[in-house]
Amino acid sequence: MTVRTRFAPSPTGFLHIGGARTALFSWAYARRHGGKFILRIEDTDVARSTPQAVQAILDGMAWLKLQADEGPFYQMQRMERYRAVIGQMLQAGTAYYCYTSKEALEQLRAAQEERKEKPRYDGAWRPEPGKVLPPPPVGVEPVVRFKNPLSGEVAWQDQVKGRIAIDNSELDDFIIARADGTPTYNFCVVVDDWDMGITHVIRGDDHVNNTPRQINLLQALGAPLPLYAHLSMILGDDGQKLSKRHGAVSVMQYDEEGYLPEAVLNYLGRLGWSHGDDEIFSMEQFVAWFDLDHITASAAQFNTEKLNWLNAHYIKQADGARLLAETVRRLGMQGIVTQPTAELAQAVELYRDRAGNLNELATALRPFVVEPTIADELRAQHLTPVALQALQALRAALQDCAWDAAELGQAIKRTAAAQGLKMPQLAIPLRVALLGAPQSPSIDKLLQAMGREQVLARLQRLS
RNA sequence: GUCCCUAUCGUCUAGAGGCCUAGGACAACACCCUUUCACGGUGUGAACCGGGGUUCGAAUCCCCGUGGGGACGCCA
Repeated sequence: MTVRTRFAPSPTGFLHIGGARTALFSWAYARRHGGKFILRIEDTDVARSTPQAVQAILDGMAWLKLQADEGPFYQMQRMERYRAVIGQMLQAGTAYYCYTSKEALEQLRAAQEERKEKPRYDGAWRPEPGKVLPPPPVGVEPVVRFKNPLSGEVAWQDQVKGRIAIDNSELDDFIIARADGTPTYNFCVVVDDWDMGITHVIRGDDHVNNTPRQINLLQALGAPLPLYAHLSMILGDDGQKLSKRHGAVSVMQYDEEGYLPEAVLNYLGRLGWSHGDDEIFSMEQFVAWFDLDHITASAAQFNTEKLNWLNAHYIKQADGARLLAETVRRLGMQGIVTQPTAELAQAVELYRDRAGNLNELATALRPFVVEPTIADELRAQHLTPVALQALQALRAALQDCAWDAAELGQAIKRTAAAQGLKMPQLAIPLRVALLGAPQSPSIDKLLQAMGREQVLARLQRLS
């Protein structure tokens, strides 16, 4: 049996971190078993679905390089198929028309809640042998309800949570088609998973409660049952539930914030899944190791600090040309138009080990591209008359110094000694003069990367 | 309210009855490296939710509490 998994987001917003992890796990499982990963857009909620959201999801998947083998399929394009199946069910008696109005339903629910009961449909229009149904009211378009079994239990072996069983008495006859004829979520999922031959349903555990309904439907249809794996949710950094107005952000925002996709992927792969003590792994390794047995059953709190650590790691590892391109692009976003020069490439190498993210890297590299402004405070503190005099002496010494880190280091040392200064007394003002900041990588390498022309010009401008 | 899921350091987790004096990682702290700041290295502190069972033996199995989460839509 070929493994077939799917990711089935509804396009009502961006692809957020929880969705991304679900997609990653589904993708990896299919890859691991030489199967197929299918992307399906669940857009039957016409009022809330937007083409922008579809695009946002596609963009997020592309950024993470989670390639679908089939799809994207759109449920709105499968209406005919859904209608046909509903027709069959009506015919077979596994579904029926219900004329209870929305308003009546709301009253029913309110009354049940009043009595501290579980709100559910009362089965008024459910046909039973010997039962006399009321005459259909005129002018009311009926909904179609699934005739759920009344007794017994529906159970499955969840691949992450173990056996889960729910009594059919807890379930009611849910609506599979609205009054306007459009099918609803639980029904579409079932038909799609069946038609698309899905073998493993890997999804968020907010769907655990839908599973028994879907299994009953599948059985009514005579369809094979897939295996289910329900992933627990991801909580925000503060332990609170992620929601649109609290902490939930698009995966694309991680790009904007300077994260490398491989860092996000590695972080997500390790969040709620483990492979012994392994923390850092490539997608190749992840695919080779990934299994359902080591998925955590409980909710996991997102930890930005750890993501940052991974991001820093991947920045250290990244290809230099790629980092240079990212730096240029991000400087552009900061309003600084520049080119990927050899000097900038050198500077990238000098700074990559100290950057937590790509935006920090770009920001640190700004002084290599545009003249920094030196804050008055720093100027007063570091560019004292003594320091300025030493810097001019250094400028003279640098005039015809070979432009190489070792030589430059010697020149700085000699100048400091000649001026009766300790190294930091010259090096710190020099940093301030060149970068507008008192900290930097080693000063000799800094000079080398910045280039003779720029260094001398900046020193000259001080006087 | 009813049903379902869940519970190991602050956080992510290892742990499938003896290998656990509970391991790793992030974060924290200390020290080392260093002309600064980082990086890096070394080290320290830090956890089995509570109560009952089962067993020679329980972080691991069972039950009951408690905490956390989810569901109960003509949303997905």
